[in-house]
This record gives sequence, C-alpha cells and structure tokens, in this order.
Amino acid sequence: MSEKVTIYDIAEKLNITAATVSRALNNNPKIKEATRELVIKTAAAMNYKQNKLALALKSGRSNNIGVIVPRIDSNFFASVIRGIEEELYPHGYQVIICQTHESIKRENENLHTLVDAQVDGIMMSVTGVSNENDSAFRNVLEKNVPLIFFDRSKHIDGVSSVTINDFKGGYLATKHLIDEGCRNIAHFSGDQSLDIFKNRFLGYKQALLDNGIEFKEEYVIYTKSAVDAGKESVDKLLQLETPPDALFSSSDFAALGAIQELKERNISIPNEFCVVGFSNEPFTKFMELSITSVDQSPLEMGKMSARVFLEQVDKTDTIKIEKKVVLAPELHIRKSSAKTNF
Amino acid sequence: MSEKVTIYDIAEKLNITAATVSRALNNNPKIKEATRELVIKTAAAMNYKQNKLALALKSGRSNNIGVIVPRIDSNFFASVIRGIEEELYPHGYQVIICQTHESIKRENENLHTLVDAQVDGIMMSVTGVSNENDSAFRNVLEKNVPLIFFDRSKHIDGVSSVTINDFKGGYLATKHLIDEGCRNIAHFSGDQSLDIFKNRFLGYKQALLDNGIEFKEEYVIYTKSAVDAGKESVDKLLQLETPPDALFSSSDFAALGAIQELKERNISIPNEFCVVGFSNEPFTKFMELSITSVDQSPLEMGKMSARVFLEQVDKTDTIKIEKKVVLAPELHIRKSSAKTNF
DNA sequence: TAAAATTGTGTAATCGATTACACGAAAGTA
DNA sequence: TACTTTCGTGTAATCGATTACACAATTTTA
Repeated sequence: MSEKVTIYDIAEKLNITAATVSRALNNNPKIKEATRELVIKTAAAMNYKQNKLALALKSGRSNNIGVIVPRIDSNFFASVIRGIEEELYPHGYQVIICQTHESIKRENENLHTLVDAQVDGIMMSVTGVSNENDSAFRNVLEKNVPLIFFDRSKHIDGVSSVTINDFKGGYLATKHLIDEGCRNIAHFSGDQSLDIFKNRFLGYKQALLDNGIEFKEEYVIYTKSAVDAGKESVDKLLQLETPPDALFSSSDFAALGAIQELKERNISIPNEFCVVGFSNEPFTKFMELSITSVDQSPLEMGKMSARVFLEQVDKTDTIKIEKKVVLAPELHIRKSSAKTNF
Repeated sequence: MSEKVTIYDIAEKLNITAATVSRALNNNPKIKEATRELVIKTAAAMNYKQNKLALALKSGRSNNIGVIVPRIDSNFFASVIRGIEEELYPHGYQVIICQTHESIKRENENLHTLVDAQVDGIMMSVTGVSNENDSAFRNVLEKNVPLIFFDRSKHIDGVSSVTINDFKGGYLATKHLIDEGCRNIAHFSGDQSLDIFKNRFLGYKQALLDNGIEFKEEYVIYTKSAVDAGKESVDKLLQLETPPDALFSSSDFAALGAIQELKERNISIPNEFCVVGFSNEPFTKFMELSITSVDQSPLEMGKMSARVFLEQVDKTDTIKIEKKVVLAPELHIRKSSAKTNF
C-alpha cells in the first residue's frame, strides 16, 4: 500500500517548508535553481502526485466539464461526445456524461448536479424548451459557469451555441427530391418547439415555394424518431386522397420505418417513392437500399463546441462572449432517392 | 451574481458556529431539533449549496467514477456506458469518459489521470494485453481504487470482471451454421491475445469438433473490425482450393463487408453462403438482408459492472472481493444465415 | 443534596495545495 | 560605510466542510 505523499512529506525530508516545495514544483521564478532541482528530484523519487481535489478546492476549478445529452447510445450524440473529448483531452479536462432520457426534470437535476460538482463548463443538447421552469439554467448563468448548446439549443442571452444550418438541410433535402421529379413531397417533423425541427420544416416549405409547388398541411406529420413511428406515419400518408410520392424525414429511424412499410406494400423505391432522412446514421449507408440523408458532422460539432468553451473559459468573468457557430449540412445522396445517378 | 454561500455564512447569521451548522445539515442526532430546523430553513433561504470539492478533499472521495473504452462512438461501448450511467445515477456518482483509440500509451495515461483525479472507481474495457508495462494498472491497485473490467478483460489478481461467455457465443454461432447445413465454415478472428477473440475462436473450433467437422487452419483469418477488412478477407477465402460456404465473423462490421463482397460476386446469401456476425450492432437488424449476430447485452453489461462496483466500494479496504460475472450470449437468427425458418 | 450522566455547542485540527506578506541575508549603490 | 534592492524562503491564512475532544448546562440517580 503506497501511502499518499504530500508536499509536506517532501518538505520534511528536505528540511524546508511546504510553501517552498509548492513553489519549486510550480516553477516559481523566485526559487533558487538548486532548490528547484532538488525538490523535483525528491518529488519524483518519493512518487509524489499532486492532489487534484485540494487544488480544485483552492482554485475553485475542477478541470471537469459536463456534457448533457438525451441519451448517449445514439451515434449522433456519441460522436459529438467523442469530438468534445478529443478536443479537450490535450487541455487536461475530463468529460462527465449525463443523460436526460428526454425528461425535463432529469435535465434540471443534471444541471444542478453539474453546477454543484463545480464543473468548469457545461455543453448540452437541450431536451425541451418549455420556458416555465428556467431556474436550473438561471442557476448555471448566475454561477458564471460557461454554457454551450450544441445541435438543440435554447435562446438565452449570452449563451453560445454550435448548430448546423437546419433550414438549409431541409432545403437541400427537399430541393433534391424536387430535382428527382417528385412533386408531392411529405415531411416527417418532430417537436417544433425545438429549433432544429422547426427549421428543417421551414427549409422544406421554402424549397417547395421556390419551385412553385403547393405546400399541403396534410403532408406534414409529427413523428417520433423511431422505426415503428415511421411505419405508422407513412401509413397515414398513403391513405390521403393524393398520396405523396416522396418523403423528407427529420429522422433516419422514421425514414427507415417508412421504407420498410413501403416495401411491404410493394411500392418501389426510388422509382415510385423517394425517401430522404436526416442525421446520416451509420445504417443509412450500410443498407442495400442505402438511404439518402443529411449529415450533421457530429464529430466536428463536438470539437467546435469544445473550442468555443476553451475560448470562453480563458476570458475574465466580466466579458461575456456569445458565439453562434453554424455548421453547413451536407446531403449524402444514396439509392433511396436517386432515380438516375445511382 | 450570487456569491457563494458557505456554512460559515449561515453560522454568522445565526450566531452559532460552522460546526453546528454542519452537524445540523448532516442530521447529526446530537443537535437540538429547534436548531436543526432553524439551520435547515436558513440554509434554504440563503440558497446554500454544499461545496462538493471541499467534501471530496476532506473525505478523499470524489463521487466520480471513470470509464475507459477504446472509443465511445460504437453502439456497443455507448450502450455499456449508458447502462453504467443509469445504474450509478441514483447513487450520486458521475461518470467520466476516457477514450484510448486502441493506444496502450493512451490507456496508461487515462489510468493515471483518473487515479490522480481521485475517482472512486474505474471500469474499463482493455485496449491491449501486453504485459510489458503494467505499471499503470499496478498504480491503480496500490491506490486501492476499485477496478472492474468489462467485455475485454485482463487477468489480474483481485480484479473483478463482467464479460459474456464468448466461447459459448462462438459455439452457438457455429453450431447454428452447421445446423443450416454448412460444412465449410470460415472464421474471422481478431487479436487473439484478447480473451474475447480467443474464446470465440475456441467456441468455433469446439463446435466443429463436436459435429465431426475437420478444423482447417486456412479458414481462420485475422481481420480488423471494419467493412473494408471484411471485404478483403472474404476475397482471400474465395481463392482457396475449397472455398467455404459459411462465415462466422467476430465482428459485425467485417461480416457486413463480407456480405457486400459476396453480393458483388453474385453469391447468393444464405443459399450458397451463410454469414453470422458478433455484437448485434443496430444495423444488422435494419438491413434488408438482416444479419444473424450474437448479442452481448451491452446495457446489462454496463449495469452489472456498476453493481459490482457498488458492492466493492462499500467493503472495507482490507477485504478484496474478486467477482467474475459472465453473461450469456444470445444468438439472433436473421436472413443472412436462415435458409429455412425465414 | 451531591455526584453522575446526558445534552448541545464550541474549539480547533484536518484534508493538501497555493500565495500574500514578512523578513533576514546578500548584493548593489553612493 | 550606510542605505537601498534583490533574492530566497518561511509564516500563516485560505479554500469549505467534517469531526475528535472539551466543556458548560441540564437532567438523572443515589
């Protein structure tokens, strides 16, 4: 059992004080070169390790940052976290993970827990935007903990965010379907109180407008991001008087469900019906009938969030920089929508 | 800006000492009921929050646990982490994520960093098993930090692990292929210095033996867990004098690569060639030609690891319990290998 | 009624590191 | 020689909470 070695132990051994040891180890220029070398050598010999908790208490900085996501086992969020971790690793920050499971109560708990644990910053993708109970967010801001939203963000003054241009993503996807000759294009949306779904929808609508295609309310269906939900929703669409000939889904999973259902009904994809998803989940590429999807560059999003945090954390508390980074979405055209080029 | 409230502030306001405040807040039975209530009420009114860093320094426990994985953006590891987080959440532990990117140097760094950060435990899936430089592991054990391996483990005395029965997984997969009528069964393996790959291989071999099928060295190929590697490896197999009619791959990704290559060569699956993968990645189920795979119940594995940790952390330091939990693998039979039942 | 036990709080050390301030010794300046 | 700097290190407070020990006040016991 190796007993823990402190600077006091080193001090005692060398007949000097802990203050000198501390200064020597921190390369304080006031320390004599000979003393510094001696201390450093002795510290190494005694296998000294700085107690990070003591340092954290003294400095008020824990060198931990918190990340809050709805769930970690989705490729998108896992990739963002990967990006954050990789960017922050060289700076000595550790990444603490929290999941909300889409529960606002849980989100608030997580925010409080992270603030209480004195993390040096919080990066999150919000679960909901209900403005009723913002006290958890206010608490974060009052404590001056840098907060950065990625992907799903909230409108809060002074808070930075890293998102993609969802409007453009929706526009690109829809324009592509129009270019493929589709004229009755349906849309699976999500909770439109979240910007990401609202903007994808608006991009979809604008693309229709710009190309002289009438927008039809009944072509928009609010769907969960799940395979079964996609099946049910496409079912509804096919019962319409004029069933659509294409679908732009805000979720890859719902798009997959739609495709499965269409196949069961022997509707040929992409000839009779084109499908575009969103997120570029790995499986969209792997399918035999690969699925066209909008990529959100999650790795880059994570790295960018980390960089925004690093910029923010160095500044004095008084200066608040609000940075809104918007990444460009990229349409990956695959078999589910490419009538011609594939 | 809310200044931070400490127990000293509360004490001052009430004209008592910080010690009394601390005791009142901790429900120490020696405190008068009236005092306790007053303190608790005042603490709430002043918006007091316990400083976790001070507590951590005093107690030596950070309430953080570290998780080390090769990478986080694979469904398997992300699911394990999800399980760990969910199980530990009610106990107030936070989960710190580290990635090794399959680098032993990085693995050692992560171990040191976590120990220095005074995590209360470490759960990990090892990256390599080279015994040359075990100092990082010895450091963990010397500091009495509970260590738990999941999935990929190392043989270290006194260290618990949660794995699946990979031998049985390999056996089940191979037996299934035999039952489907395959007689020339190839195997994609990984780095056999890792138990998981060794045992899957041994299960494969035993199944052949038990069913009177000759084991052929040239049917075993060491392949990376990647789509391209799978393509290349199946290419090699097809050049053999007696090409195989089935494949048990230790990796779903390699299995997918193999399937893509076989299709390009117009080899019909499962009629002419059956394929079984390992890990039950989401895409195996989503494919039109769904892929048979061995499930490792990662969520359960994570939860179980967390439970083993919780058992361990309560015990006194002197008693070391070594617990080896082995979960049962489950074969999910799908189109890539089911000649009959599908 | 005196001694003993109990109750409730205060005092002060502790966890380990950092750092403002003080101060003696050495060096530089006039 | 006397005075000012500079250098290097020690002293002690600090970060915020916990807790062994001490002790006065109160209650119980004989």
